[in-house]
Amino acid sequence: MDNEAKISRVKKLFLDFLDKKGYRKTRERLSILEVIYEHKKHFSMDSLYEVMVEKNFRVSRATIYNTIEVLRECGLVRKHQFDNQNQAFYERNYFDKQHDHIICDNGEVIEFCDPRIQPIKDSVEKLFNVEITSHALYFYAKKK
Amino acid sequence: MDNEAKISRVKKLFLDFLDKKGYRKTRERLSILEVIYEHKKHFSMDSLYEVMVEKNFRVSRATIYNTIEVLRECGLVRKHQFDNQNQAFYERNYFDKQHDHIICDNGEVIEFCDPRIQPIKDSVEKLFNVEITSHALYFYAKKK
DNA sequence: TTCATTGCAAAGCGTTTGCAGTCAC
DNA sequence: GTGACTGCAAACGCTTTGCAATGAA
Repeated sequence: MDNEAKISRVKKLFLDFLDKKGYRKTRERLSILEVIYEHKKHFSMDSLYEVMVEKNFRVSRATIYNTIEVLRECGLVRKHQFDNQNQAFYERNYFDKQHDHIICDNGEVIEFCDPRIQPIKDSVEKLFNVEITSHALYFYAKKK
Repeated sequence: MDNEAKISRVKKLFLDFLDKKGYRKTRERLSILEVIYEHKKHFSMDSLYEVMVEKNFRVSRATIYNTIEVLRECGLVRKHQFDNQNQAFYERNYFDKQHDHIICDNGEVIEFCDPRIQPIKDSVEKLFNVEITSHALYFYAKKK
């Protein structure tokens, strides 16, 4: 699937979600989705705002905050808060298989996948009688 | 080991650390450590400050923030930032074996241990040639 | 037309900082 | 005595909010 196809698939997904929830399909929401899926895999609110301005999409910060919450609700965006920085870190969450993060001392963030997390999740669900909706595994590390 | 003994052991550990680093051993630092190890396993900056006041330890917020950083450096306190709340969550980190957290939709935080995380950590260290200094695994969950 | 959504600017709130006074060493 | 540490209050920075204007349905 090429990038064009991916974007239109994500847009459809988002539009359907907005429909289902009775939320409105606004130009602002769609343009934010577009920027995230075309230009910003990883972002802070500020870096996203800057790209929006750069690409001549006029959207206020308030709307970005609002839309990101809708995108999280829809599962298209994930939020992370590392213990060594004060601003939230976001990333798109579709077409990228479930993965976790290594946070390096130099600020670099590396992604990795490990299937051995799934059985841990399953055990925890059974043991504590909960339904896990998402997880995050962070390794804080020094580069050698 | 009774609680008395634990506290004096932690104090010794902290004092040695301060010594080694050339930091000063102040009443404020010791009283914060004491409150954490006697009264507050889990806390936010605010809830810790409140207990300090309650117990008649007069310490400013600025000093609490400063001291918590020293305690983290020393490994006696861990910091967490969950993706669904804006204030940091702290916990003491000694005498409690390495554990992770389930963050429930009702705000409750459950601890669990799973030895299967260790081999994942080992693989990641080898695969990415990094030295992992700490990790955090969060399961966000609904209670059934 | 209606009311959810937007943009703006102000407010909120957890955290950090500057600085004079204090106290560990 | 020296300078690291503390307390206070002000500043900071990310995020949220109030409200009038806009535009999706």
